[in-house]
Amino acid sequence: MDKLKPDPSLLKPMRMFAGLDAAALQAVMEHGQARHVPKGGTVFKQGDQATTCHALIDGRIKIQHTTLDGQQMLVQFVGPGEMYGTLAMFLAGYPGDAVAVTDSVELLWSVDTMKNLMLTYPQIAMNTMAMLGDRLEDLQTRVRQLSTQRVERRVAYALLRLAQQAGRAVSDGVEISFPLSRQDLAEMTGTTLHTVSRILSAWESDGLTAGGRQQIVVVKPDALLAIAEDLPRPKPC
Amino acid sequence: MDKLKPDPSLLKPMRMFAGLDAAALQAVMEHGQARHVPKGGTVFKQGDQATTCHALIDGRIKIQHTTLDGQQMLVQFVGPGEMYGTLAMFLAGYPGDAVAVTDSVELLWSVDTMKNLMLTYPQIAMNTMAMLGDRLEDLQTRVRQLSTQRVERRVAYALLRLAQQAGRAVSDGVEISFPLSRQDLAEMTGTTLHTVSRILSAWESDGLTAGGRQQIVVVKPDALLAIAEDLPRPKPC
DNA sequence: AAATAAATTTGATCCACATCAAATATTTCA
DNA sequence: TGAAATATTTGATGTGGATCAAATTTATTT
Repeated sequence: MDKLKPDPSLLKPMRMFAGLDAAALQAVMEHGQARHVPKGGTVFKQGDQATTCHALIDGRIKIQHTTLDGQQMLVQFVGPGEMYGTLAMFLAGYPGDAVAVTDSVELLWSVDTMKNLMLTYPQIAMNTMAMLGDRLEDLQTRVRQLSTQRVERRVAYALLRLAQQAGRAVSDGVEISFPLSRQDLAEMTGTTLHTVSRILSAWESDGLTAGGRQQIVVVKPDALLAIAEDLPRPKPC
Repeated sequence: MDKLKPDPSLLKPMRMFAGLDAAALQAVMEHGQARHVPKGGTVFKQGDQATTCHALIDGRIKIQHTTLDGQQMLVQFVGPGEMYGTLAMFLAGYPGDAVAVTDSVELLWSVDTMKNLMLTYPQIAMNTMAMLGDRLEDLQTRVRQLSTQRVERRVAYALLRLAQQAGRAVSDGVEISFPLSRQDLAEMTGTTLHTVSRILSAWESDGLTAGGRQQIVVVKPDALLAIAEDLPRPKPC
């Protein structure tokens, strides 16, 4: 976890810092630190006192909750340019674990620092609220799906979403660009790895998807979309 | 929907305006309007351009989403002192319908006004983020429950939560203080009114609950808590 | 008070998916 | 390279709860 040289231009494309002038970005950058997180490394742990908030520069982080009875739930995959651990600023502790699924580089700030930055530059707070709003919408979609839709549809939706967030074009379709297990997909969609495996097997024999160990290629997005129906709308802004 | 005389002291106990001085509260109040909403009245509708945000003074409002295929989902019951329609400030439109389940009195502000207030008094933005954070936690709990728990447990949890938020002590227990149908409970917990009815019947014959049409009394909270297990933690602050 | 509408209860049936149980790949490590 | 660990696939079985279908109770309207 080495320190790296921070560069204010990194913040420019981030939604949380949209609309800030160069001086403000400079101030934000000066208060943050950059560091490297190796694959498998833990950024923060569920329940710990929240002392930091984070922006991902490169790599992929997964946020995972564990219930009292040991059930795992995969809350989100964080990609470059996205913030994480922000929510914890306003709660007692981190609501989940943050683990790097690939080698990653992040910026981090102390919670106090970020709160002060928000008070100094209220635009950061406004941007953060918009981000929290989107996450609320996502979760509401998830609740709705769990309440009313069958597993196959939920898995199709999750996969399409991953493809558009972290897809890489390959010869036969779009590949999820980081290691993704059947177990991960199960935890994202509220089912078991067995059911996910069966679904993917069926899709594979119909030519909708391909893949191997911890790796999935979406071959026919349209067909998946037809299954998902409840379409992942392209996010504005 | 008559206009009522606004009184800044109404804002004092509200979380959104915590930590503001008298002058700030005065300013907030001056920009808002009070009005009465009759039982069954609609405050805003899903999909409409979001132009207002709201605080409930008295009564009870339910927020309900309708899916494309007509499925209903009950997102939350709003009680006195709580804000609603706040999220819409940061989204394209209102994510759901807001309907009064009892005669209600609310304050409302235009979105632009509230955004300006937030920029002027960043503490409002900080408070709002904390509230959004709590709602995110709630939704994550709901997703976790839908993913991993049986219906009976989810219904027990929902009922206990309603009892602590809107319970009124009666001779034989704690009564939910507003009309609540089996259908409502079903939409809150991702099941059908039939299943909720069966569960309540079973509880009633075991003496855990009592109730009638659109009305439920929790007779043995401890027994329900044992069923819910995944305990609703009393919210701090 | 009778007629209509809305909410609730209860029974019977069915199936999507969890669970139980192994076998088979694939990767990592000694 | 062989052994151990980790992922994945696939089969067999059971069940929680949805769905279909009425009957019953309670509230509202005329």
